Amino acid sequence: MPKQDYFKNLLKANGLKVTNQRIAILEVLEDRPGEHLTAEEIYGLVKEKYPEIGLATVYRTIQMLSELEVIDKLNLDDGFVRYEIGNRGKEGSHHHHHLICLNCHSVFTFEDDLLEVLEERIQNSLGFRVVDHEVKLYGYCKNCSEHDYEESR
Amino acid sequence: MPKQDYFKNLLKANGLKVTNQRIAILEVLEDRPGEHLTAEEIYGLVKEKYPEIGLATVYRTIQMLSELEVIDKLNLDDGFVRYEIGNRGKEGSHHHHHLICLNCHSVFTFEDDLLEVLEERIQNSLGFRVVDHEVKLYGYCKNCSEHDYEESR
DNA sequence: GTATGTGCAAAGAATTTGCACCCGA
DNA sequence: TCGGGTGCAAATTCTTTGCACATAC
Repeated sequence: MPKQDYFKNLLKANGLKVTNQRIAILEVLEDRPGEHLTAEEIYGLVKEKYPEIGLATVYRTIQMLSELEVIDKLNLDDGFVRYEIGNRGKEGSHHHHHLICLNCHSVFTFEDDLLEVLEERIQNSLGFRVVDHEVKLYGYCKNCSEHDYEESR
Repeated sequence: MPKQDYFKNLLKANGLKVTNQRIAILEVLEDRPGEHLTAEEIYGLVKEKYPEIGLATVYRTIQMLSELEVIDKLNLDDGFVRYEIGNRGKEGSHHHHHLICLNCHSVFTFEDDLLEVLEERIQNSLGFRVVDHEVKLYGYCKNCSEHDYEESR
């Protein structure tokens, strides 16, 4: 398990301790790449393997994971902050964009480096140096566009 | 005041009443284009002209304004939902993008239609029809890039 | 052994809601 | 008149925090 070793080293490098709770939370997130989990959802899933865990530990750990850039924060404007495992260190660490269906509320991801052109323009015209971005595109997914989108209103 | 008439007609067209509170809230937002106000900030500003207003009315009104697409919702991940007056009905109703400085936390806006190319690609490759988007670019503004960015950490 | 981490419960903070009264159409 | 709108306070909901105990190193 290379990712876990990476994580353990990352913890040690930052003077943090490797605990069962932290490993359990990481495992839950690792098992669900591409999913966008809320703290409560992560809590529920971790409880299956580690029933004694507290919700506060989950909050504290995901905050730490986010600061260490192991996971990405995501806000779908439904009142929950969501998290997904990142792919730092792997091949092209392209940030993906999120496509959110306004009808069925499913979330798709889309990789594209068009943003780099935009970021260069901004650098040149405004002197603003972009280091990260979040792109959310709202619309109707293929399925909902084809069938009417009247169902889940 | 053309925008206010538009708003009054919009209310009537939706079977909603024109109240002093609603007008006062709209005026506050109209007076501050380009600003990103929280509910609490709007509340404070409206109170100057209309001291009896309640916070709940502000929440109810901005929610309504958002649904009527008179204002845009914006989340800068600081724990507050923010709102700004939109420019529907006016010339090119280009959505602008937000540039967020990670050092001084100022927010700049940037207009660009590069996203339309991206949206077309998505339409063609995934069949996902995009109707709206939100783009946030994080980085360091010109001023903070030039001087070190150590101040407001 | 000691500083860091954890679980619990309580506190906080943003937003929503119930309800009696008010007011625009 | 009368149904929608408002103000207030209470309720909800997500998240953070204080503290005593537990545990990694």
